[in-house]
Amino acid sequence: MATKETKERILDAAEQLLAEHGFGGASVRGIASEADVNLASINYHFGSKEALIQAVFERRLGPVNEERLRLLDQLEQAAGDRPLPVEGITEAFVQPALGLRSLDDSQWRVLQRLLGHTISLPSGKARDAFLEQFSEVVRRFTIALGRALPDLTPQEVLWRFFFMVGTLVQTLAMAEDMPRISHGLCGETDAATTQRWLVPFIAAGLRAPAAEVRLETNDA
Amino acid sequence: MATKETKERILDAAEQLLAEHGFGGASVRGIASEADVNLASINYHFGSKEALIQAVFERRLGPVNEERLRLLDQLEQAAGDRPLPVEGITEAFVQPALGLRSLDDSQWRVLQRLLGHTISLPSGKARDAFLEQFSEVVRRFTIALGRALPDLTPQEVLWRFFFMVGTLVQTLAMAEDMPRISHGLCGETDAATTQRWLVPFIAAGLRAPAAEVRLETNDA
DNA sequence: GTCTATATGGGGATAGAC
DNA sequence: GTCTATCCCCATATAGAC
Repeated sequence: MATKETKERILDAAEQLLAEHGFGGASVRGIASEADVNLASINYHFGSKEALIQAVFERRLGPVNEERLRLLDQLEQAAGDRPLPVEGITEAFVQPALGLRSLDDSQWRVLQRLLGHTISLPSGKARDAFLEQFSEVVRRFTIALGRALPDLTPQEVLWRFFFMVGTLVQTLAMAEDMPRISHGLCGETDAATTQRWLVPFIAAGLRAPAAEVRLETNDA
Repeated sequence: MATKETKERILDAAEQLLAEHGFGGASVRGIASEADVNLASINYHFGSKEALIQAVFERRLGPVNEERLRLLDQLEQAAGDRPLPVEGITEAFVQPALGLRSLDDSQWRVLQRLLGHTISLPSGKARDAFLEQFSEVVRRFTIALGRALPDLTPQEVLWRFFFMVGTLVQTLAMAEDMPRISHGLCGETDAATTQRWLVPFIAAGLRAPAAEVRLETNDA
């Protein structure tokens, strides 16, 4: 570990502190200390805090999004011209975020928390880059969902895709608080268990009947 | 507006800047400037930044949670001894967060964004207070859900409750980015529309069949 | 590429007059 | 209760020797 390249050590430390404290709470000083490198070398290698954050997110979320697309490709090849199964689409989206094959247990916990903090990324280049990187995933998955759910309007497909994103991201973000909020009933969970609970919920939500246009049916 | 009590003006300004920039991005100085009060008076009235944040969350989330419990009470009185309808439980949870009756349009947008930022609250008294305030809602809603979904284990009921929380919160947090990510297909939406899309998704997810315990059915 | 030292600014909080 | 002025710490970022 001490023999890693400096840049990689910085990225590891930044990732960990970012996951732990969020963007505002993680300081470049703390990252330098954790990585056991000099403060100045961070700016030498990355130029600014924001660029460092961006590099952290790209290093992990890039592979996550690539894996999502790869799994979707697999499904499409297996399905030929038929619509994809909704569970399959859901798993292809969820599973890469719960733990890439190449990461060990402690690493995927960090990745989980990091993903949970994407939402609090302040406006700026890092956020722009993150959204840009995500847009291809949005495009491909909404197309697949639209074919699998032909009764929905394109707009509702998009909303439901974002509901899937939301369920996943917030679950990751809340993971550490769940034992406490639930008074211990929900304890520590591994990626496989999380996926086993999560996928049926999302898939059923995606398959829900189209929303009706209600004209003031709610009285007192 | 200029005649409001100082404390209330501070809370309004803090709420707005917190919704906009999150906890780390909103400074006490900025809040004082926005509220047009002296910097020192904020510490005079609230004691610290963290206490101010806590007051902001309590002022809005207190009524949101009370309204949730009130709607749940209504449902239970109407249902007698029968389990509550899942859609009803969902609406009772979602609707207060999308806009209290007493708030106007601009205020509920602020409230939405504020709720979206709850997840990035750093550890501390404010977060503790927020979680504490939420725990009664967790308790009541999981009991109601457990009765409405008798096939699920208590643990899975709790997970699904948190999935509902996650879907809602993340939708609120993403609302401002959705037009952009969707290239305009998802535009600005009011509370009623958001609720109309959201409730069928969540309710269907809650009603999904219980997760099966899978023993390695996933090969390559 | 890596260090020390420092520039520069912003932050939260407070003392003490009014 | 409200102001001015200030303390003090922490942040990001950089200059310049090695």
